[in-house]
Amino acid sequence: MQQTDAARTRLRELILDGVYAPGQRLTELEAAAVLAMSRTPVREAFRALVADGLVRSAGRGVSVVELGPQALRHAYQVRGVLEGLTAELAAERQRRGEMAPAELTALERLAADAQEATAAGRLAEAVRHNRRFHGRIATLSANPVAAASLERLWDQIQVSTRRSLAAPERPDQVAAQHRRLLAAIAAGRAEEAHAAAREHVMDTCAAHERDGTEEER
Amino acid sequence: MQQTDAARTRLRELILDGVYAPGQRLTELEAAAVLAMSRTPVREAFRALVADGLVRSAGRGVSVVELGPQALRHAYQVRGVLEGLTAELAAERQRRGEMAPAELTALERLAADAQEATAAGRLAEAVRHNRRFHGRIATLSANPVAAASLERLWDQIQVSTRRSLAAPERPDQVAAQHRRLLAAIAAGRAEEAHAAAREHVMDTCAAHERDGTEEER
DNA sequence: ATTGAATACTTTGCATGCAATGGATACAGT
DNA sequence: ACTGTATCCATTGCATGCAAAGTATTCAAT
Repeated sequence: MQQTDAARTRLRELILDGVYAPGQRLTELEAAAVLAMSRTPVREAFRALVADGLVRSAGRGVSVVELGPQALRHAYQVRGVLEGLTAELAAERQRRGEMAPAELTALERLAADAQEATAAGRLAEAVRHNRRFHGRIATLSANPVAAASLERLWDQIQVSTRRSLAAPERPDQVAAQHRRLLAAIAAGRAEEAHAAAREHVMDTCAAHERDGTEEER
Repeated sequence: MQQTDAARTRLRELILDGVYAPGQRLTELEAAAVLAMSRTPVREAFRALVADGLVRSAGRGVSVVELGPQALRHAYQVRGVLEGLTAELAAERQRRGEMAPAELTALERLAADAQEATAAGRLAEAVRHNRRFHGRIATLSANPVAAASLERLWDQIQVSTRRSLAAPERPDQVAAQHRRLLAAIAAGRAEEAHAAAREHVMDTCAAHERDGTEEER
């Protein structure tokens, strides 16, 4: 693999895993030392990460993004309509019989896995499964533009909500919303799928906002 | 201005203006010669343009994006929900009285300008005014995430629909849809604004698809 | 002690050199 | 003539050097 891609991938992992916390600053020299390469590929990786919305150019060097409460809400609003679109398109494909039955059962399994991990308290795993579930719907929408946009948003949101991983006890609500979404897609009800997805996302946003408020007390 | 930013801006203009046609390939050396700078800033500009979705990395060098009919439809679908969101948020702000009256009148003027330029056959000008109109709504939504995403999409769509600038005679329909959207925002009817914006975008998409089909005959 | 300025240093932006990759071309063999 | 191969060339990826910009530190003066 090219060094630039390696740097981009590795730094992305470090940021998403919270090794580099939101707000933390990085310099080219520092990152180059850590990654054992020269400044050139690091430099390009920095630019790419800025484009990905994971870091911001902060005068000298770069700092991990730290979405404030309102920026986070903006990201969730966009995510809401995008997931509404992907769910709608997936349901539409199902209605037209363009979707293989296996794809639908795979989706159901992902939802079950997510619910199980959540119930068992395996938070990190639950987050991964959850993202896979939503990601699969994006794939099933057969709209790569929407899927790519969502990837970016998920990354950004994950960085800024990492601390609130100590999830509230709303797994039942999440599971119910997932089931409603799933049922709408399986039945080919595009409009309902759209609404279910968007409302689910906005609910998640509201839950995070409550967390944030509580933290500040 | 930094050379990298200069290169990025200049190349973006050249692509959006159609000087570099969709599909055209560019090499670092070539662009560096045209822009009278070394390969380093050009290289970074290329990466940025790839992230902007204006060019794709094509093995050796880079080529101007050329969205196929279905990719274009995907872009329009995403644009549809995003403009639905911005219109909805703008209407919501209006309903809450968070919007200055001057902002609304400015918006109306932009719509009138666009309609006038279209009627007079000043195509390039009409496109500019049109984009400003939609862009203003995005600004009024007060959601920078959505606004930034839309900027990218507009760029991509503009590149790939440049040839079909010889617009069909649907200016009346466009004007009517703009008025409906405007009225919904002015009245603070969020849901209707959302629907009006999304339907307007999808109509534009359908119109372009008809153009494309006709061209192929 | 605090403020001001001057100096030194850290860090980035850009250019250039070098090695490696990938593709095109030419040549030979069947 | 066509295919396979080998060679050559264009172009990119990465490293390093140098200059500029901005920041911190230190020293002096009030």
